[in-house]
Amino acid sequence: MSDPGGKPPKYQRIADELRREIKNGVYRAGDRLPSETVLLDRFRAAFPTLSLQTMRNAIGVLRAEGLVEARHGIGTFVAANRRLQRRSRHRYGRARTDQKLLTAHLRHEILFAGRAPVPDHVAAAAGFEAGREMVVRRRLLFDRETGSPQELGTSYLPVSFAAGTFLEEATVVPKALFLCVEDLSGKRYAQVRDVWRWRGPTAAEAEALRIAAGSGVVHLIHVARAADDTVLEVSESIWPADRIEIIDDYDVPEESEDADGLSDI
Amino acid sequence: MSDPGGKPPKYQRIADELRREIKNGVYRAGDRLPSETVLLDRFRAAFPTLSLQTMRNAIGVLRAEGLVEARHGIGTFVAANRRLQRRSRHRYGRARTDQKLLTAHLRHEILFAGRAPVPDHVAAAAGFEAGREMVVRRRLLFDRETGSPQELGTSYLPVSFAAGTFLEEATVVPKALFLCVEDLSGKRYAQVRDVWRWRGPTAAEAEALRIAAGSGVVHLIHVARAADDTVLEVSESIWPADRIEIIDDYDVPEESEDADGLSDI
DNA sequence: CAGTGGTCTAGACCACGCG
DNA sequence: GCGTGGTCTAGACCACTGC
Repeated sequence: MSDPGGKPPKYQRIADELRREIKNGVYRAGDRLPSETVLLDRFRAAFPTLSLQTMRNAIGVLRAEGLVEARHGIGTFVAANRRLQRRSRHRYGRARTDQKLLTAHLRHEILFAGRAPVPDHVAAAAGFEAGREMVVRRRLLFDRETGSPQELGTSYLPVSFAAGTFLEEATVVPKALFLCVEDLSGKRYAQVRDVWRWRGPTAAEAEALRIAAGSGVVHLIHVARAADDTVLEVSESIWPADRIEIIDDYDVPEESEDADGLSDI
Repeated sequence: MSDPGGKPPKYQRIADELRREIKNGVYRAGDRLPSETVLLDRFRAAFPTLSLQTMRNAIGVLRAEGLVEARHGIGTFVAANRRLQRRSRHRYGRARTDQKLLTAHLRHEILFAGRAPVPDHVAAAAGFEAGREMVVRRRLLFDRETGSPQELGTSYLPVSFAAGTFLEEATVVPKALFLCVEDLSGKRYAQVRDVWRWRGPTAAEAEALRIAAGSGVVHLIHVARAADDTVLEVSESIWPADRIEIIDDYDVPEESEDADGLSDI
């Protein structure tokens, strides 16, 4: 039962204790934890030589787990951990010709609209040469209820049909973006590739989405093509990884062709 | 242009410099970074009072970003960042009646097979009462090439048809699991719900998958039902978040019903 | 202003992997 | 044994927020 000798480090044991208390409801979602100095005093009962640095390391463990969030000058709070549910593939409802749903829960803020070269990873996803110039629209979406940023989205549109149009203006578009693109290009969306990745945030993303260093983001690159394979739109969306879940409902095909060589579950 | 006064903290500026060097190929994937003490000496040219702790904080930024990985007693290495590609929805190829593809790139290790109560989050996903007993199969999949663990998977099967069968034995099943389940239950897989989440690893997951603290895991809960809505299988898969990407190719429907109230891109 | 979390120093010793 | 990264102390001062 007892672990002879090899004890986990002090900061881990303190983190374990605090985690247990959070799970047990001693501190509930939204509650402020006692301040570092108060916690320091408290745990010095068990560890008389405990330093502030080590106490902070313990809290850092819980921050890395997304269990608590620190706000400079205010305190450290138990995270709400409400995840935004997002359905995969549910972008293209033809009936949705206006902005009703788009603006129901989220407030849009256009950060940039204009021409710019595409970043390398976007060019790679779409099969473009590096540095190609496109019409770029970047926006930040806020939860209307809480006011907190939820999503950082960037769309890249070919200059061929988007240049000189309202897509280059920093105003909210009159209907769903893909419908605008279909109107302007004269082509219809046919095939899509979504690539989902999870990674650490860049400094800019961390700032825009107000996420702690050490947590992650979900990164979607969405490449939409017409039936003739020309790219109509590439878009990129970033969510705080601990505030989102992706739901995918589908039917199992009766008989299907064999799959590729990728890993099974 | 210049930022008067408000400079970023020392550890950030050092991290920025090291990040730039990695991006520029000064250190390539797999390379060992100079040791902490060597880096300390080097950056003391710019910051004469630099402490080891601060130097470590700078490296910690890159570790949190998944850009480098530290190995105790060995060194700090630029991460390979090879992501395993996984297609969404590609589990059900009826033609794939044997283990060929399953064993081509991955080695299976059965960690557990037998009866156990389901964990709460699995019960919640499937709509079960908490603590329901099911047949549980847990396995760890290794990359045959590198020998590194890739995926931790657990399947939960109803006792009604799985109890007393080979599914309770710690041996590799003769064909794809879902085909075994269809044989034993007499029902066919019809509807599936996949829920993807990103979160910090538990201690057990971190150990099994050998991932660093501070990085995350991708968590998939897969609930498969027959046409009559009975649950045939719930499975849960965990991947190191920085070693996987999910690819979803699909066609845009010509005309479609309106979407739900969830967020758009 | 007081109280919070954030950064930093200059040391010390420990734990791990390798030769 | 030696060099690596990991943990830890006992201080110090800074930056942010709210009163």
